[in-house]
Amino acid sequence: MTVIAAVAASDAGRGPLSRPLARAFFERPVDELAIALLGCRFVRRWPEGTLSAGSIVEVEAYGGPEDRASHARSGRTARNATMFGPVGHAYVYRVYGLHHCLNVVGGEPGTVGAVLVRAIKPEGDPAAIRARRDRPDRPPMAIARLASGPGNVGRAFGLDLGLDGADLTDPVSIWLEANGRPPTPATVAHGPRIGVAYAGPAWAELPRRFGLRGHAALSRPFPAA
DNA sequence: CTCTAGATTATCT
DNA sequence: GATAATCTAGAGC
Repeated sequence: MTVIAAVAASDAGRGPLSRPLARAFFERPVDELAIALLGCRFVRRWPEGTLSAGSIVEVEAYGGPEDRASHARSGRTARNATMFGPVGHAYVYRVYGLHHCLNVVGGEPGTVGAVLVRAIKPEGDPAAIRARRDRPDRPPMAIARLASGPGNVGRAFGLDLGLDGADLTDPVSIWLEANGRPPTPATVAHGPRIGVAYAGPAWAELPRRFGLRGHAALSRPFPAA
């Protein structure tokens, strides 16, 4: 896909390792931002001060009011207000009454958009994540399954509505860092977004879901290319 | 392996 | 009052 190639062609906005991504990183078309976020590190500082982190392996791009699958489809409301704000912030919302999902607000100036983070591969010591995901009465989960799926990302990293609006360029509670080079086109898979049939075929079938091809932490496989 | 039901509540119609 | 960018356990093949 041409968008994937365009992102791979440059390191645009990627700074040195272990430093939060700069605001400018998020200021580009959401599809490009979605792809650029693959491989980036998500870091969580727990209230007690310890850190957990992982690399993003699956995302979905959502647009503004024109996108019938987007939370912005009916304009600005109390819930989606963060989507209409500055780029580089976290839009956290609750779905199905129980799961919290993480989005990265982004897009070109004057547009509305966000990238849903669907899966993260934990890096480093996963103990803090396991404490929230593993069950005492069951064997430990594979690391790749701990934050596989948008609801599991929220559970694994302890996300809630209190983090809605958090600045992802500020290393306080949750933030993003570069983590190596952007993925190459051959390593990026794409397909329709998940769970948006209500938007109708024209919007539901757009290839706005992206992931690292064949990665064990994907929430589900991508359609064969 | 696939399929289905049930959980649970803020938000919008 | 209905819906939702989901997950899990349990039943059936």
